[in-house]
Amino acid sequence: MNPKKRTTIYDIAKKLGITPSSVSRALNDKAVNEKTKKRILQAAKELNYKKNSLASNLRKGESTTIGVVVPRINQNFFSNVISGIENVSYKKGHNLIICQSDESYEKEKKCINMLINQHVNCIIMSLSVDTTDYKHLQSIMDQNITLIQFDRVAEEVESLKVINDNEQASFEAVSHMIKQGYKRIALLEGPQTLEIFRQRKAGYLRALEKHDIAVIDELIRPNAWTKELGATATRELLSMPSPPDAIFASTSDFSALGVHEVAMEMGFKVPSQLGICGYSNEPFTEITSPSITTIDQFSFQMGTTIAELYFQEINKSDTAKISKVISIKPKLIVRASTLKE
Amino acid sequence: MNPKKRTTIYDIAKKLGITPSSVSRALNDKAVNEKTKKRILQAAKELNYKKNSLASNLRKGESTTIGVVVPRINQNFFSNVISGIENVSYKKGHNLIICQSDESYEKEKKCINMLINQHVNCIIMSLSVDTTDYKHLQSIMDQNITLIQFDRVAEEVESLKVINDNEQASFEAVSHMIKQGYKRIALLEGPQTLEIFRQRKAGYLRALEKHDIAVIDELIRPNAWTKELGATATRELLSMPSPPDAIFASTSDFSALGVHEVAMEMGFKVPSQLGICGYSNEPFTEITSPSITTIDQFSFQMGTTIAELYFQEINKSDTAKISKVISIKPKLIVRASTLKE
DNA sequence: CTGAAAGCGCTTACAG
DNA sequence: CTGAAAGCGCTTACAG
Repeated sequence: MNPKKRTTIYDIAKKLGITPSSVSRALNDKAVNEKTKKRILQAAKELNYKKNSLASNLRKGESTTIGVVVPRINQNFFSNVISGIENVSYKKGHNLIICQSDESYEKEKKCINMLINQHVNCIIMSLSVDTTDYKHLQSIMDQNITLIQFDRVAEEVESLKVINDNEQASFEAVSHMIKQGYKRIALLEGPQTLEIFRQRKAGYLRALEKHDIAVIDELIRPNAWTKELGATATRELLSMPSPPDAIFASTSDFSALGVHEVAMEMGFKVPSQLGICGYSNEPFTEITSPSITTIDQFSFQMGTTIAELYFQEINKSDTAKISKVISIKPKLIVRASTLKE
Repeated sequence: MNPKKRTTIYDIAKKLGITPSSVSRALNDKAVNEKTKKRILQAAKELNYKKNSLASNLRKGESTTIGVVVPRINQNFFSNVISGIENVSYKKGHNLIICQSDESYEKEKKCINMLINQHVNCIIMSLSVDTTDYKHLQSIMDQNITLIQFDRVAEEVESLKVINDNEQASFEAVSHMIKQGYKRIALLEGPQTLEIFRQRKAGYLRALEKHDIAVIDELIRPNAWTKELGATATRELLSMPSPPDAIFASTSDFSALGVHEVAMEMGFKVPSQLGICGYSNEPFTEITSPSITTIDQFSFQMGTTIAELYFQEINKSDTAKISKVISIKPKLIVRASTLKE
């Protein structure tokens, strides 16, 4: 036996003096004589046969592969979503090809091309911050590949979507801070190219309006979405003649961590002098002192929801495939950093 | 044009009145008349042609896919390694199929089978805690697939390996604690089925021996490798008549976090009454108060090293493919939790 | 239930 | 440089 060659159904057929057709049928549980079926399975085991999915998928014109494109694999939110997707797709015998865009539009396009070439059945993705043009998303659907956008979605692209209700979550977070007695609440906002950050800002504005609090432009800081940028913005805010008495780091808990550190450094007491609220419920928010109020996005469940949505849609006829949006309600996790009273 | 069918090289050939062979050559940058090449590329673009990698790989008998199996995707160490692998393999035009074993031997076996069926060129893996039999690793190599083990490796399986020097890192961590004046250092150990945990224990023992400190069996606690198990073990240890004055959570920072919490709860002052050292340099260790001493494993670099190793080996002839081990020296990160002096 | 044959979409020796 | 043909490993209508 040539060690370089894998066993094929031909090898099994030859060994047993039957045709490859029968071997294929036996291996795929189609109607075959019970006795020969047993012999085939036995021989397959002996010859250490492994199916070649490339050939099988090519012939069948389908595949059991799902592509995933996220900005960063090693970010808690995304790796949790991926873990959730894997959990479901594994049970259905589907594989996951995973790419990261590194927040780059160019890389995102290339990843998608790779996935299309690999003939994936579905592409699950969350946009890079750099992406403002959505032709590449359209091209996915042009190839008859199911597109599921999640979290950072392009609203105008009609596809399946699984999102959080960011506006409502922000509204609740800011309302909570107002009820705690905070009066000058600053907002650290994310790049407004992304819908999610626009929504979070909208929730902030709605909460202020509802409680008759005037919007102060200087308290709204753009692009403060990393720990470093959050820290810089906080340093500026806390140096103002009348600094804010609370900061809502709407972009991420990393940004909130930057706020936390600068507050300590500048001697602002949290929560009495400064309230802090983050976003995402990263594990570390529970550990800081004081612990940080944040918003849980149910990332793992988001992953399982996405995968389940896909497996539901896959069985439908084309006409039934409509644009569908599942919105998951995030949960405000109140911790010490905003408990002023 | 049938919207269900993708464009193939036949479609392009027919449109231009040439043969598929030429189209294939043009697309793959083989020798073709410059003028027709241009026409082909133009037509490919117009028809929105996407290569079918399944067919191409099947024909060529190779693939550009790498399989990865880790215990958990959503664990900082592993997602960093994966991110590192992706970073390199993307540049080489290789795809990553990622599976998680969920610390289960059975799932690990199934994942590997899936990957073999998918005809991956290489399998990169870190063992589940449940795995004590290594036949499935052998079967990878039987199919002529390159196997690279990392971190949690089966020593006896001869394959490429990328590991940390766990013994040395533990030795240094414990030596550091001894020099800080800690005299009764407890060890929280991980499941001894895994080589890495045996090595970490060995490093602990060597440090004690070198400094003429007697080993006290009651201070060595098995299977304390999650936050909860770490907490339970700590509660027991700190309730002893003569409790330890330091705890080395050799399994993970999560375990160290359990130690930290119980110490606070039971009123032990860290680091003066109790020193704490973890393992892995999870982001949160910097944030706790006091911050936790730990060991950085250079996870992202581990990923890039693994991928680079693969791309080096892939070009070698079979005879040159030898079992090769790359050991990365982890780094002790000293923080407040062990600075007794 | 089983065999013979065609074909999925591509690539590559072989001629010319 | 280009065409005709075979084949990668599988599956599936079509006969029987």
